[in-house]
Amino acid sequence: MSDFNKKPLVVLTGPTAVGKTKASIGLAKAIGGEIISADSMQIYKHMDIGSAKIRPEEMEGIPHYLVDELEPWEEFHVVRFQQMAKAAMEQIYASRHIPIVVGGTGFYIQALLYDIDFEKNDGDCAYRRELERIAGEQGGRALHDRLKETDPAAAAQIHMNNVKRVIRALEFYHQTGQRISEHNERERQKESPYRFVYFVLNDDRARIYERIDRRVDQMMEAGLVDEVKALRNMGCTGGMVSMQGLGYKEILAYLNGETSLEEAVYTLKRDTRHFAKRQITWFKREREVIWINKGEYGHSEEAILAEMRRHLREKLL
RNA sequence: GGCGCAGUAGCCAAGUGGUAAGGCAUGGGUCUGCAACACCCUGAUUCACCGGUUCAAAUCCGGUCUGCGCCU
Repeated sequence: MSDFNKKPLVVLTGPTAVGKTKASIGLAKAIGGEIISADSMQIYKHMDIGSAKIRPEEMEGIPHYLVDELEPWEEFHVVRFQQMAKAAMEQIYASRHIPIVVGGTGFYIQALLYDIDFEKNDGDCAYRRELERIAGEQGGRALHDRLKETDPAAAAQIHMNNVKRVIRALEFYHQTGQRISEHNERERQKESPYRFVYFVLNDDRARIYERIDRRVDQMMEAGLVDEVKALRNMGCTGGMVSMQGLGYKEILAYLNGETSLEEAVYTLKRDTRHFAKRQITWFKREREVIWINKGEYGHSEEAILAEMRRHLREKLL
């Protein structure tokens, strides 16, 4: 990362409910940064409570991008994130500020940081639907066997029960004529086009879990049920990407009479804990990350900020 | 005090003579266009305890302890 021709980029992530939002403001103020949200749910309007979205008054004047930009019925996915985030970065660089990517969606961060190429993938849902039909009728094994023929390496990496990924691999081959395993291998070699510092804010597992439980309770008090009711009245249904978010999925199930409210809250807490665990697993595999374990700084915001600034001085400025 | 029922992993739980299902939680992991998604792996040398019967016991018998219910 000694290439000073590269543009600077700061990443601040960590499992859900560690305190990213709070820390991000301090960081942005300290280095003259502007924030790009890397969060698959905060992008949506009308989804404030369940997505734990930052409130305008908490922003303290720091510009935020990719928050409240889409309607809940719009599609959002990595590629779209990548496009929007890049556009936001252009703007931030133009004002001679430093972009700070803040959020818990590791995949999105990776896509942006390494500028992963996802290849074109437009239209032609017919083939995809065909694959889904086969999966439904004959099971995942049939698709997986098919993948073995066209891309054995991918078949070896993807479990046959993971129908979603098997379909994508087949679709990729169908559309591009290339094997996705080879494409991924190539993309994996990429070096980041940015001069970046990648912070992972973390805490003891037990502490994170406690915070999650407490936060869910607070969401309920803040009116999560009403928020979801409003969304439902706007025509939002379980099939939408936005309604698959934690807090929306469960409350929607309750509103549809599929579960009791008690069950919904229990499931929401549990699944959020699972999510935090998966996030941590993801960050463990990322290269060149700087772990900031809150416990090592006595959970002091000032100490944590000082530590982050130390790294930034060393690697960025 | 008497009678009855129960005691299997952190929790729920199957198993009633042939060598401990399953679910949840927990922990670990995969991930390159739905990623707050999807998916994978993960535990009992042991069934409250002690003794007995039997080739063989979580399962049968006796006792002890604990919990629950009923009775006096």
